[in-house]
Amino acid sequence: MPIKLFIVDDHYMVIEGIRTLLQNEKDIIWVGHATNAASCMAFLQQQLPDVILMDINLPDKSGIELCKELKSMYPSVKVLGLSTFNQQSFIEKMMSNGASGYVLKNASGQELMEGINTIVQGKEYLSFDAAIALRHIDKSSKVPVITRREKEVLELIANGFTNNEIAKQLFLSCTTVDTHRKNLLAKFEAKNIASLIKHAMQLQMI
Amino acid sequence: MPIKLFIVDDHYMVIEGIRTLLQNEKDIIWVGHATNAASCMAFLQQQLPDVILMDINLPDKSGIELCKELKSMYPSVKVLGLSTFNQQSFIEKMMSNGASGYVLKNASGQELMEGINTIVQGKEYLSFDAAIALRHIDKSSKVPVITRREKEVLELIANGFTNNEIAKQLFLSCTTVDTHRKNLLAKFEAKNIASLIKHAMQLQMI
DNA sequence: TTAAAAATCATGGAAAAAAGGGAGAGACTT
DNA sequence: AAGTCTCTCCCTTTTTTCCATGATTTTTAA
Repeated sequence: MPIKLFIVDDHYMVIEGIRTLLQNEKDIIWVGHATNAASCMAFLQQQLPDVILMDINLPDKSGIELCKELKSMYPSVKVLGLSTFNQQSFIEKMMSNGASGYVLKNASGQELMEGINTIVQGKEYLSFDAAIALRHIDKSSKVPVITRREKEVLELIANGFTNNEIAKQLFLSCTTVDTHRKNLLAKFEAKNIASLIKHAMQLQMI
Repeated sequence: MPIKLFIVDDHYMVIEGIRTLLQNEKDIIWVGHATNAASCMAFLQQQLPDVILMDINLPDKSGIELCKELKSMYPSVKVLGLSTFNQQSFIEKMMSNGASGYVLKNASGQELMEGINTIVQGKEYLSFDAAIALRHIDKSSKVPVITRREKEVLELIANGFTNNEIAKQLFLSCTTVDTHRKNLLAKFEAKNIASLIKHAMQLQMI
């Protein structure tokens, strides 16, 4: 049985590239594409593909969030994450949000097919480079897991607000903000705010 | 006369996508592609295209550097920069290193052709979105000019060192380091170190 | 449902940064 | 020779961060 494939990527060139790479595959039926999360969700109300190739960078919402939403509504759909090499830090998140696999954007058509075929069978797939990236993360730059509130505070700190200002904005006590701040420093293993912000920026968390 | 086109991009999918987008253009001759700077330079020793589409992210060297090198050796070749939307800060650098234009990766085939045709005529081309990005930069985030010493101090601050520690490392008085710090804050128009680091990271000055 | 995690608030004190001022020596340019 | 820029140094006061410790409530996940 042929595999119904849908693609979400904000770059038209990538969509065209994938379409070309897979055009000679008889097992693939191209059911459509979207360049943002909203039109992806809209499409799914009409028709359910077997596999969705999903970029992490979307204009309206991150692929990670979209993946989570989508899987909670349509658990049968398999998601294959797509991204560039320097976004290793997201591979983990994508996988834990329900993606079945991950392929980097410099993949060949063959690799792509391998990924699609693997996840259709219910297995997981990580492209070679993605697997290396993952291993790399575990060793050198483990990505801290921060909570929603902490992320909120982190963003405000990065924008130059003091604890006091943040407390007012979020209707919190100043000491609460300070606690979040402390937890952020601990989670990032940062000595102070300067290194915290640098680290967080490098991990694209701001 | 047809336009000889060469592409440098580390993502095979993008190369295929562009090839597909332009396959029906009779004025375009596809002379080849490369996925890194080195093989691009190697190719140019054999044959000179009219236009090179160049991604900013290459595995061995940034597109900005490659552009500079390439233009100094082959000034007649026109370079059209390619990147994703969130890399606006590089558009300026690319252009000042000899690129004739800039197109974002979510461009359509039509836009791409417009860009290619424009720069072949010796003019400059900025895609609509790229132009907006540039204008955005000029207004909100002008790039501060900092001195060598300030850069040194900035880097140490970002790595989490306090004034005291920096002073010891650079054999300076603590107050001197504090002055540099103050000047950095002023030049970046930052309220505090957090926003300074964020801003500097965004401008890739760290 | 129960245990774990997250979010909330507090006290108090030491360390550091921010904001304000001023000032001199040397290098470079015009 | 005058002016600008860079780098250097100093002072004070206020604000903010950083650290340690502890505790309650709400959410979330097993």
